[in-house]
Amino acid sequence: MHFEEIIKIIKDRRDTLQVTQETLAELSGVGLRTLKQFESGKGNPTLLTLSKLADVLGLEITLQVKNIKPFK
Amino acid sequence: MHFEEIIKIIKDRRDTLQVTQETLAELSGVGLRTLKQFESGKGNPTLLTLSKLADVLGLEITLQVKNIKPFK
DNA sequence: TAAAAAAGAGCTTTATAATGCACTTTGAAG
DNA sequence: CTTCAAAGTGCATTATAAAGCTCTTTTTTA
Repeated sequence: MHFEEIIKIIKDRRDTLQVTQETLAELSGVGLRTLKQFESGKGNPTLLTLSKLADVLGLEITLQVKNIKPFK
Repeated sequence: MHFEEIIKIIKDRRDTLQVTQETLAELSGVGLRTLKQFESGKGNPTLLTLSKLADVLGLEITLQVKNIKPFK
């Protein structure tokens, strides 16, 4: 999952929950400026920042082996 | 997936592939100091740093809705 | 379309991630 | 034990994420 996809997931999820950037910033403890920067594709958030956002949005960050082993 | 779990996945995967921190640092373009700090639980890597490591290790970062909706 | 709300951007400061270097500690193999 | 490789730490520097404030742009809605 690439950067842009991660951003999209966050934005889509926020839209689904009908939460504004401002509200999400408050609920997550992440600065509004930081959230805006991230969602507009200009950021490189720390794992902590991302997980704060994910927590509030009911999202989970996972790391998994990317082995799409095809059958012969 | 919490911080410690993410660290564990990285370390385990590196062990499985039998790659040293030094080699992983070189292959991923992440500084050795940064990797050491992260693996020893002292870091808060940026998403870019984490994804560089994940790429080399064949791991994928994903964000998914954490809705473990139980049946009644 | 006008007004209001939400999102994005410029500028600045502060905190800290990223990095390299040298040194210490740990662990495994002999 | 002793050696050697790998992992971890202290210290310092540089780059940049986080943050707030203000203003502009875009989107929504009345």
